[in-house]
Amino acid sequence: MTPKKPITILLAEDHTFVREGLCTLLKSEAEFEVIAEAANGRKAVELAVKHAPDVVVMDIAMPLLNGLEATKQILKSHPKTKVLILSAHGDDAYIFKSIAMGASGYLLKKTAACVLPVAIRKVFLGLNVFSPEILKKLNHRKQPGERGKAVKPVAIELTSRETEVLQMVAEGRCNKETAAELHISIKTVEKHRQTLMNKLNLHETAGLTRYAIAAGIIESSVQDHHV
Amino acid sequence: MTPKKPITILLAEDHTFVREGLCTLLKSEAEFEVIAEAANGRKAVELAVKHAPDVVVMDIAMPLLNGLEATKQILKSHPKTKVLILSAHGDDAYIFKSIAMGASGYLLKKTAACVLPVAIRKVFLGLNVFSPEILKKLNHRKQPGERGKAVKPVAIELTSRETEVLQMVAEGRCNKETAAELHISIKTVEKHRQTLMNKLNLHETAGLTRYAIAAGIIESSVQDHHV
DNA sequence: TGAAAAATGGGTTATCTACCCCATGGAATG
DNA sequence: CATTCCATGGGGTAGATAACCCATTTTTCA
Repeated sequence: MTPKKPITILLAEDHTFVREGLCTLLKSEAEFEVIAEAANGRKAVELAVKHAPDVVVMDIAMPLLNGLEATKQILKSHPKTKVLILSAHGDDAYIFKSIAMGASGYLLKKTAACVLPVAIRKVFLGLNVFSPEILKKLNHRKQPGERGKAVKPVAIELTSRETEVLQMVAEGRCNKETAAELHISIKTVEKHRQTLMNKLNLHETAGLTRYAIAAGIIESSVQDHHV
Repeated sequence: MTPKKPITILLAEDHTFVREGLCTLLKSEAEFEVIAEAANGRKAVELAVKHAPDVVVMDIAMPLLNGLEATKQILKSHPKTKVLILSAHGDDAYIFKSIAMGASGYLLKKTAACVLPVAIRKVFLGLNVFSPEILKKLNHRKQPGERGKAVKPVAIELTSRETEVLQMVAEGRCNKETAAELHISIKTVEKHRQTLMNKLNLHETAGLTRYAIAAGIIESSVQDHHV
């Protein structure tokens, strides 16, 4: 059908179910050729170096070596390879790290699969692609003064005071308690809380608590201080 | 091709990518008919009740209502429906809860996709299916001397409704939202929230969120619904 | 069948949260 | 030495929460 040389693809995704689903999807289009599959990050690097695919479709959460680190290593030896991140999570930290590592795109798994072929073609041509939800976040960040230079790849850095307050929030302390504990005004605690929410793009206590647990700042099994 | 009536299937999986991959996979076999798809647990219950599929392929980690609770509710109104759990995690708690809820099988996402059609046929015929890793765990448990009585795990028993409300709280939804979602009054949501706090000896949202994560009702990495 | 548990929902109140506004001083960094 | 970032804190408001009170209906189960 297509006389053109196909776009060669490496699929890196640890869930076999998902990987095979994607493979089936891609095989239905003649212009794609899945030349290798990897179930962990280390294998992904090895196969990418060996086969030099045009595009790597990469999951982030993988055993042995995560997708971000794998991306970095692949691009180091094959800068022309395009990496398209495919992640279940839209955490800002992941997104910015992916961009910092040199990924050409970031799709959420909840995005419709039909965009994948289009996305692969785009990154192959040197364009960047992002899920609508991600684009919204990125634009949200593009404050005036940040010109063309693309998105600032800031990993979300919390200041030490912010981290302290975050921990207190996640431990269930109200602002008054936290203020007393840190010997500062409630207003300052509120301010830190707001800054945290802005930085993390969250809007309620539950989100902060989940983030604190995911970031390892507290464990989900901490005792309720009130008990 | 096949003159037999096809096995009707409901796919419940929040990651569109994965869901569509599974759908493609199943559609390639004529004896299956995917009659509905759900991107969250509540929708899964609604569609299962409406269409009465032969088999529900159910992810556990889903927004609004997790797959375990959804399984319970579906089997309550349609006991003849078979539920096949498809989960990324092989935690004991998930597996045992799935069995307790009446699921007919439990496959890990890292298991090869080719077993899915076979598994669906089996559960449709009334057999149970489990990934090899799971079977190993189940056999491992069968200790001598553990007769009927077993060790009561002192688990605090939450009712079905309480679990639902807990999930919504931990996902960061306010009472008004939860009330709208469950079609009940805010007062009832508050009541469940109070009961939860009393049962769990907690006194704030953060505590409920931590508990929900520790109990595996949600994951710490869930998306903020507000984004 | 009859008691217990679950689910429903109305009222009230003090407190807390999320979101804005504003400002100041000090440390850091170019 | 100017700018930026951090930490500090004050005012205000709409809305949400935690805590009690009370009740009815349905479901479950012994």
